Amino acid sequence: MAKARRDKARDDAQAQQARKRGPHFDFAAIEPKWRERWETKGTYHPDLKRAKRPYYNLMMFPYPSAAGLHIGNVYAFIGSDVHGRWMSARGEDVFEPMGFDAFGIHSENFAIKQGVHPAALTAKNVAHFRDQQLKRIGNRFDWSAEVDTTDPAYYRWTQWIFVKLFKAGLAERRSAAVNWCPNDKTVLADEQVIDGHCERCGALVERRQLDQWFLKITDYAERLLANLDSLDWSNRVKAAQRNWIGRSEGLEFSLAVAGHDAEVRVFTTRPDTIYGVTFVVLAPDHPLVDRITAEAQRDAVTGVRAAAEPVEPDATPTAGAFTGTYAIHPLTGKRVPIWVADYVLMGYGTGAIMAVPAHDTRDLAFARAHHLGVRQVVVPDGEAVPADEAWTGAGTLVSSGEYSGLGSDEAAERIITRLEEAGIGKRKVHYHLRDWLISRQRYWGPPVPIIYCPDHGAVPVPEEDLPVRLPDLEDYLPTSTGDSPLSKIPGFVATTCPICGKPAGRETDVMDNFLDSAWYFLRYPSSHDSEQAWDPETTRHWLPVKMYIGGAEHSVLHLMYARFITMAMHDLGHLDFDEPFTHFRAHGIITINGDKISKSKGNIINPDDYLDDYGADTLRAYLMFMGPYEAGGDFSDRGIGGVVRFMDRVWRLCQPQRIVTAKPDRDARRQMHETIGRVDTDIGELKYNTAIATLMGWTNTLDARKSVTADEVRTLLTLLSPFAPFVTCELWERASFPGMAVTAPWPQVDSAALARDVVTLIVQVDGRMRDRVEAPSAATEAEARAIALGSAKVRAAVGQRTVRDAKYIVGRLINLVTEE
RNA sequence: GCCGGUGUGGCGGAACGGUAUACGCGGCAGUCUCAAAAACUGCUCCCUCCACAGGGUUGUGGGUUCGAAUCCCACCACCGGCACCA
Repeated sequence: MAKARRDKARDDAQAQQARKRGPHFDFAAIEPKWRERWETKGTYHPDLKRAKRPYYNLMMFPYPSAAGLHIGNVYAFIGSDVHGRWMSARGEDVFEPMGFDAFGIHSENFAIKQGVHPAALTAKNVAHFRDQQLKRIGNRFDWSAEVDTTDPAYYRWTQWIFVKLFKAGLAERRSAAVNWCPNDKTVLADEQVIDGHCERCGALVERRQLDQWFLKITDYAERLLANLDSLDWSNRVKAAQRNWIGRSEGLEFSLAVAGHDAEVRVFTTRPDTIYGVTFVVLAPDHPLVDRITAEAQRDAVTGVRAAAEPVEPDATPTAGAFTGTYAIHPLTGKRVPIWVADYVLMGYGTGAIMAVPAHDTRDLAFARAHHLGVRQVVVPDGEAVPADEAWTGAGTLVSSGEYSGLGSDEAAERIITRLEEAGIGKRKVHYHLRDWLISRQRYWGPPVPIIYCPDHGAVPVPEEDLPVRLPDLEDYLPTSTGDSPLSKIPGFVATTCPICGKPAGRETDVMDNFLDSAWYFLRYPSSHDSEQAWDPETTRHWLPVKMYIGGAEHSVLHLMYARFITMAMHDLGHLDFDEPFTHFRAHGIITINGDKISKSKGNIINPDDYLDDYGADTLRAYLMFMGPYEAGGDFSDRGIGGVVRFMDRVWRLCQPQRIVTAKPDRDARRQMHETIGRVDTDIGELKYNTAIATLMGWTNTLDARKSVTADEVRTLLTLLSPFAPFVTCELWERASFPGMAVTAPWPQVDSAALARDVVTLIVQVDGRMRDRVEAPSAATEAEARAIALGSAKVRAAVGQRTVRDAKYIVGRLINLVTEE
């Protein structure tokens, strides 16, 4: 028994060791050596003024949490860095900066929990991120450009942007409902409210009416939407932005209210169904409700209003009451009842709708619940009329007066025109996008730079007086009144009006963290101590950003805000482009055994452990090998072992004593050039997994030989250097190649030779098989070349048809050859 | 409901309309070793078969094509975004 237990213990220890086995070479010595050398040489510091081929490679800067960088951040950054290194090898002057998004409610909440001042906590976290983690992962960061959003030299310009927007009428103060957590006694950002409950304590969030600052992003709704077409961004992100902006085109028109000197204005996207209107619905808080509700109906209507608070999105729309009043249909002149119901929202459109139960599922449900009329006016073309459901598609109009018999589109056009001519309606576009609420009644953010003067109202702080510094408070806890903690500091609040000099009070709210990150990419390339937010010349040189890589979770917030700020700054003459990122790619998500990584699941992966055990190169290569970069992948300790073996194999293969100067034979040459071609294409498409797989395959072949040529080693190390910068540099040096692997030019495919080889192959096969294949035409050399290269250019030159013929022949020949 | 995406071995995943399952993990066998670890070599989609060989297989059902994981149509499942949005 004791022996069995001992054996078991030994096996476990061995299994443990096996799992943790890193590469055989001494990565712990190699990494600091090259890190230092790159730093000394300024390898990753492009000349921002004079670079000839500026390539701005941006990744989303992290929020420096106390937990440290997690594996998801590392995955994002490394993938972006591989792209940057590849572009650099291709001759671009790559600028790859990094910084810290350190303001915000997350930092503040954590500081409160720990009882540490946010400033102290942030400083500590930033240092840890930068020095202990980010510098280890092997990215080509240019640390001289680092930004920290909590630095007054940075947020001075965040405030400056606000002032510019204010002066342009794009920032305004108005009363709005905010999320209030009664338990934490604090205002919450929208994104901290999960299904109506506080993200932190789970309490039901209340709505409070407070005066708030808004940025008028809705002024840009149309442009934010239209510009998407010209942006080379991940499709899913563009789709998410389109959804978020939510454009709908339709008709807005008025109906007279019978017996009252009033009109109901409604919005519809289906003017073609106007003859199907059987009632009109007002939102419970619609201003007309009080005026037109008949005395006898007052209690019922008030009841709807009271019950309207918690709206369940999936519930059938049934809560509602008749006002006792009728509207006049503008085309038929008939009376239709006006109802109040909570399925119509005041916040969208006009807060009132024309209800067409035959052609809208919600209207139909409501009509059934209250026994209201249903009138079908559109029949589907060719299909049977669905018995019990609303037909919400287009079709042919019936029972629609002079419009009967027309198609939906044409009828809609004519009806809109008629109501426009009658002066009671007009074509209208509505958006779901809302204005951006930036006020936060919190401490850890840049103060809103506004002074309230009894005579002059809200006055922006003069630009030369910026920044309005965030005072160093002892008591920075949120108050229970909904006022910012800054409001408790008389020395901060008390000031004078910039216009008249009379005593005045400062705004005490701070600005949303998303404003900090909406312009950081403009700051990186510019001198950080200059008297301007960004230097116009450098900005022209480097922006817009050539490639931006980050998480899809920022599809609608950060990416929309950054676009908005860029557009506004462009329109105000501060930038000469209006889109910040010409290319954006969303990376995938890392999972552990298929689960999302989360604190509650307890499956947090600390990258430090893997950097310690396996080294940066192996971790980088493994992360990139897990799956297509844009799809993400599943992290496992087992899987990393394969990459360890690969790195060891490369190490052994590239030892100087194994390198010979001989010329490689034709097959070896072809394989090398196929490898170059595939790795190049795959990296360009962010298919890092297949790029690495190709390198593994080639390495296996090379390793089966006694010796390798210098050309092959040089090529292998260069192709691998974006994934494994440290070890490739070390091997490069040991092989006595001039320069460094990470600065070596990217190998070129000898496409002519490659094509020649394939042509030879086809001719050989064709010669053997000619009598056995009924080929429609013979493959020419050019066609075969097209197949070999897969190049769009060559294809276009040769033409699709002949390429197809050529591929057919090749396919058949290959089949026959293998059948032999 | 609308929009975007994904479905391929035991697992992660490969396949510009042309040998499906590259590369890696895991598994099995072997070499080396007193033994193990490490490393290396071979095998490993499923079914029938001692073997030879044959048949089947890319979520489901159709279609286009000499040829379909790939293109088209319909559906199913899962993931993400939007949503009583008129």
